[in-house]
Amino acid sequence: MRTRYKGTPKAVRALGAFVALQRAADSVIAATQEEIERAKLTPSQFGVLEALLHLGPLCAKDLARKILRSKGNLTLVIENLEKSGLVARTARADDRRFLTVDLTGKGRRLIAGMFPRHARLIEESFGVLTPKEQEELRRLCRKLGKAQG
Amino acid sequence: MRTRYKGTPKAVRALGAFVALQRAADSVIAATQEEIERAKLTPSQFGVLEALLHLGPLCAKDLARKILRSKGNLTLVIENLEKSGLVARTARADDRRFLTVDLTGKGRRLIAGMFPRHARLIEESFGVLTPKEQEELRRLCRKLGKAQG
DNA sequence: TCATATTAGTTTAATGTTGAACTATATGAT
DNA sequence: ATCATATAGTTCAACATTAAACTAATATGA
Repeated sequence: MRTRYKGTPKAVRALGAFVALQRAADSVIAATQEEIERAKLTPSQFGVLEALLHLGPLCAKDLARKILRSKGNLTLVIENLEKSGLVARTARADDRRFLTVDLTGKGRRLIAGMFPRHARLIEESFGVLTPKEQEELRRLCRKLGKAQG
Repeated sequence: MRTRYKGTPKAVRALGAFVALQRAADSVIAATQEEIERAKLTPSQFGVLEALLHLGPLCAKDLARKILRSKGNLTLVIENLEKSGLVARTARADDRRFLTVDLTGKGRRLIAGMFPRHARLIEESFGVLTPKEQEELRRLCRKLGKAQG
């Protein structure tokens, strides 16, 4: 079953690339799903922990931008992570509108323990591409992603 | 703000490509969002209508696979489209487990009317890439997507 | 033929997600 | 100082999504 679009060659080319792009992204995400479920985390929760591990403490708004979710959603995600004792929120002294979110010891241990396996799963997924192809894919995707919002 | 991962060069390469891939897919989807909202459709509903337009009548299971949602979700999506008078369900004569879903006249007019603009938005998004780059991106994504489930 | 397994679709409960209205804090111009 | 504006985060209601249990129809094969 193959999707076929009518239209100009330009449109066919763009749409074909778009469908492939979506499916590729989904298939890699699917490859990491099981691991995240096993840790009793939602994808959003995992995304927050991962961002904090690699970037250090962040405010809710930055986290929302990082994991591509709404601000309102982040309130809940952070709340649930806090209930699980994986992150802590502290008001920022210089501007009390901001809440700085950071990993607790428990949270850091969890995500740091998961990450190597997570990285390996993604590495395996991308293993069908040569290093050069991976770099080219990244370049093309960055060009595409940067052009919009 | 740039995400930086520690790890082997192989892991860094794969993770970098993965992040770029996700963001590229999201940014193109975002470019089409407004148009879909204006038509009072959810992304899933739009996906179903689009699939029916290009592929003809399909059963719920095939639609689920096409738009990457669960079977249970498709029950609701199709139900809502039926309520709006955009699709119709009919049991298949030879195997009554299957429900064939097809566009109504109204549904066909709606999606056929939307699609040119939709295609143009995607075409514009991909316009930052040359035709050759678009084809290369598609090739790489297909290779990546096909390798998994 | 009958039991078993398989498959398509539905139902249900739990949860995630969003946009919009809202609160609290900070900034800037006059 | 003060008023308007902007920004971070929260709340809320509506809705989407999923996994799992379920029903109905079909296929299989002893």
